[in-house]
Amino acid sequence: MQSRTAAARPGRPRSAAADAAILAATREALVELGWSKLTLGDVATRAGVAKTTLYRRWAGKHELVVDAVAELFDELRLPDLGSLAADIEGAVLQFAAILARPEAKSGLMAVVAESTRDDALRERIRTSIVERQKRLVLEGRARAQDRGELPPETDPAESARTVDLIFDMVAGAVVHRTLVSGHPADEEWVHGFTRVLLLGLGGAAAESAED
Amino acid sequence: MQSRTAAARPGRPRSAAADAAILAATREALVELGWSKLTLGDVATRAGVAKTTLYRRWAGKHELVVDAVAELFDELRLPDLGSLAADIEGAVLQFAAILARPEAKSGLMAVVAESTRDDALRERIRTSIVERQKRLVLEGRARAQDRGELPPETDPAESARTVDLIFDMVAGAVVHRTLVSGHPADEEWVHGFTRVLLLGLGGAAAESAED
Amino acid sequence: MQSRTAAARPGRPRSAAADAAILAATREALVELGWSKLTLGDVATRAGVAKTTLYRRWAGKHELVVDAVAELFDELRLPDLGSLAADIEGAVLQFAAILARPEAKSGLMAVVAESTRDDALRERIRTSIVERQKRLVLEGRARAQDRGELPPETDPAESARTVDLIFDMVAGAVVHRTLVSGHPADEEWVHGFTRVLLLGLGGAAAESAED
Amino acid sequence: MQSRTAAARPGRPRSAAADAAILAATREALVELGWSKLTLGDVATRAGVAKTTLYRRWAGKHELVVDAVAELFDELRLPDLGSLAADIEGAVLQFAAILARPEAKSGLMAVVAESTRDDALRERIRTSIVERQKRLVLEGRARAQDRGELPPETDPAESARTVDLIFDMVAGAVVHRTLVSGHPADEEWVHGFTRVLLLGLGGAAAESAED
DNA sequence: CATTAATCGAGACGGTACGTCAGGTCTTCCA
DNA sequence: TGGAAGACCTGACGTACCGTCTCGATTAATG
Repeated sequence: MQSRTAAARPGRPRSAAADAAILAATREALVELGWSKLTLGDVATRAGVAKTTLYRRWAGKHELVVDAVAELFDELRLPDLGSLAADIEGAVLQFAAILARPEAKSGLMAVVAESTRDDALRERIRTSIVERQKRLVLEGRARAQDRGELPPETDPAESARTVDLIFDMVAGAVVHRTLVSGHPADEEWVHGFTRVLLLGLGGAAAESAED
Repeated sequence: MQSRTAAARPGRPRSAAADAAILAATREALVELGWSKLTLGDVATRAGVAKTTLYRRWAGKHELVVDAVAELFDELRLPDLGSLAADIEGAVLQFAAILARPEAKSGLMAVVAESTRDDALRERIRTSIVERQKRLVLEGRARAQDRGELPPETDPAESARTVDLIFDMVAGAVVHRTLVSGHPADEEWVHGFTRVLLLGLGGAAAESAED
Repeated sequence: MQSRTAAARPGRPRSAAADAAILAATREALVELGWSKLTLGDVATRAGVAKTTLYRRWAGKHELVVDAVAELFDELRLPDLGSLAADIEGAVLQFAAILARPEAKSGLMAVVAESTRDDALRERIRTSIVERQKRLVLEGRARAQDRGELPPETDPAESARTVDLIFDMVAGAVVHRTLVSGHPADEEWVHGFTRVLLLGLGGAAAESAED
Repeated sequence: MQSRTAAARPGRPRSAAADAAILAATREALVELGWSKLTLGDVATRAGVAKTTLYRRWAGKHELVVDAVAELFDELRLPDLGSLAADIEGAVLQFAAILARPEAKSGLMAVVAESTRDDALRERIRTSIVERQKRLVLEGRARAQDRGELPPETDPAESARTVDLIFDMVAGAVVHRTLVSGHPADEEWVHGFTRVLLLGLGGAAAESAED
C-alpha cells in the first residue's frame, strides 16, 4: 500500500485513493508530531494532496483525526482462550497495546478533550469508536453464556447498563493507567485488574439475584 | 523550602496577587472558551496582567492549565458517612462533580493529551494532580481499618499496587463515563460502580489470603 | 525579464492592486506617524491587506519604505526655463519641495541610516532612488550643450565623476539645509546655492582646460 | 552648567564616571550593532550600570545617541597648512574620516531621521553638533583674512548666510558621498570638491562686489 | 555619629510591535 | 470539472524592547 500508487497512473481520478492516503498520512503525522503540532497543510503534503481536497472531505482537524484513529481500533479481536476471564484479559491487553501507540493516545485524547465543548464531535467519537467496539463485550458475553459461565439475559435494561459499566471501567482504567499513571498496562496489571472486575461483577450479580 | 528566600533576592519581587489572578482567569476562560480557544493573551487581559508576566512564570499554555486545574481538585474531601462503601461513594461523587465542570474536563483532558508526547508534562500532571489526591485513598483505608472494616497492612508493596489500581479504576471510570459515554456520573451510577469495585477488591483480597 | 511569466506559474496570482495600496498606505503612515512609529501591522490595516501579504512581498520595514519613497522622486521633471542656471534652479527647487514632505524626509533618512550597516539596502537605495534620478543631470547637460552653454563631452570618465559630484553636492546640500539646519530650501537659498555651484563647476572646468 | 551644582543637592551625588561609561558604551554598541539593534538594556549592561541610571539621565535612545555622537566631532581641528584651500581640504578630510566611522554615520543619520518629526531633537542636534562646529568655519575665515586671502567682513548678515551655506554644502556633500553614493570621501574627491566650492564662493563674492 | 535623602543594582511590571505560523477560504490554471 | 498550487485574511503565537516601578543596599552631606 504505497502513497504513490495514484501518482503512478496519471490522468485517473484518485478520489478513492485520496481518502486512504490522507488518513494514513494523518496517523503518520500523529506519530511524528503529536496532535498539537500536526497541521493540515503537512498532512496534505504527506498525502500528496492539495489542502483544498482535504477540506472538501473533512470539516477540520478534529473530524479528520477521529476518523484516522477510529480505524485503529477495528483491528481488535476477541480471542478464544477457553474461559471468560482469559478472553477478557486478552481483549484488554489488545486494547492496551493499541492505546500504547502514539498515534492512538495522542489523537484520541485530543479529540476527547475537544469534545467536551462540542457535542457533535463527542457523538461522532462515540459512534465511530466506542459504540463500534461494544461488539466485543456482547460477543464475549454470548460466548460465556454458551460455555455456561454466565446465565442468559433476563433484564435487557439491566444488561445494557452492565455493558456500559464494563466499558467505562475497562476503557477508563486502561487509559488512566497508560496515560496518567505513566506505567504500562502489562500482563500483570491486566491480570489484576480483570480479576477485580470479574469478581466485582460476579458479586454484584449474585447480590442482585438475592433481592 | 526555596534555595533563596524572596527577601534575599535583589530586584522587585514578583507580585503574589498576580499568580492567583492568572489562575483564576485561566479557569474562567476555560469555562467560557474551552481549551482550544483559550489564548494566553486573553488570560492575561482577564487577569489584568501583561502577557509577559504570564510567560515569565509559566512555560506555556499546558503548564498554566495544569496548575489552574490542579487547584480544583484540592477541594475534594473524604466524607465520614459511617462505612467504607458510603465514604467511597461520597468521594467519587465529589470527584464526578468536579469533573463535570467545564474548566476541569476541558483543561484536564487537553493536558493529558499533550502529555502523551511530553514526559515532563505528564510528570507534572501526576505530581500536581494525581499523586496529590492519593491522600483520599490512604485516608479512607486508614479510617476503614480503624472501624475494623479492613485488616491492617501486611505487605507494603502489595498495598501500594492496590492503591494505584484503585486510583486507575476510579479516576478512569468516572472520566470515561463523563467525557466519552456522555452520561452523568450520578448517584445511581456511582452506587453501582462502587459496589462492583468494592466487591471486586474484597474478593481479590480474600482469594489472595487463601494463597 | 523574469524567469517565468506570471501566467506560467500555477496557483493564485498575486494581487497587483495590493502592491499599490500597500505603498500608498506606507506613505500615508509615514506622514502621520513618521518612521519610528510606523508599524507594518498598521500599514497592512490601512492598505486593507493582511500582514502576511506584506511580509510575503517585502523583507521588512526598510525595503518597503525604500520602494514607497522611491516613487515620490519619479515625479521630478527638468523644467525648460531657457538657461542652464534656471533649469537647475527649477530642478533643485522641485527636489527641495519633495524633500520637504514628511513622508520623504522621515523615510529617506531612516533607510539611509539603516543602510550604513546593510550593504544590500544601500545598493537598493542607490539603484531605486539615486541612480534613477541621474537622468535629470544628464538631460540638463545635454540640453545645455544643445544651447551651446556647455562644450561637448571629451573625457567620459571625467564626465561621470562630475555628474557624481554634482549629485552629491545638490542632494547633500538640500538635505542638510532642510533636515539639519532646519531652514527651508526656498527660492532665495536655492538661487544662492546654484550660483556657487555653477560658478565653481565653471571655474574648475576652465582651470582644467588650461592644463 | 547645571542649575544646581552637585554639592548643593542633598543625598547621594550622581556618579560622574557613569556618564562617561554610558556614552562610551553607547558608541561601542553603535559600532557593533548599529542604531536599530542598539538597546538601552544592552548599553546599560556594557556600562556596568542599571537601566534606571540611564533613564535618570537621558530621556531616551535618541537623546543618548546625540550626546554620544556629538563628542566624536569635538576632535575636529582646523589644520594650519598655509593656505585657505589647503586648510579647508584638511578639515573636510577630517570630517570625512569621522563620518566614515560606523558609530558616527549610523548614529547621526538615525537621530537626524527621527528629528524630522521632533523639533526639540532637531534643535538638540543643531546645538550639540552642528552649531558647535561652526567654530571651524569662523576660525578658517579669520585665518584667511589674516593672511590676506579674504577681505574683512562688511555685511554681518551676508556673512552669516555664507557660513550657513558653506556648512550645508560641506556637510551635505560629504554625508551624501559617504552614505548614499557609497564611495569614500578620499583625498582626490575632497580636492575636487573643495576646488569647486572655493571657486564658486570666490566667484559669487566677486559678482556681488560688482553690484 | 546618626539621620536623611538621593543614588545605585537588580529585576518584575504593563505595554506594544515584532515576524512567524496555522487554519480555512479563495482564485487561477491545467489535465 | 475536479484538483494542484498557492495567494489571501484572520488571529494567535512566543519574543524583545520600551520605559516605569519597586525593592534593598549604598553613599555623602547634614544635624
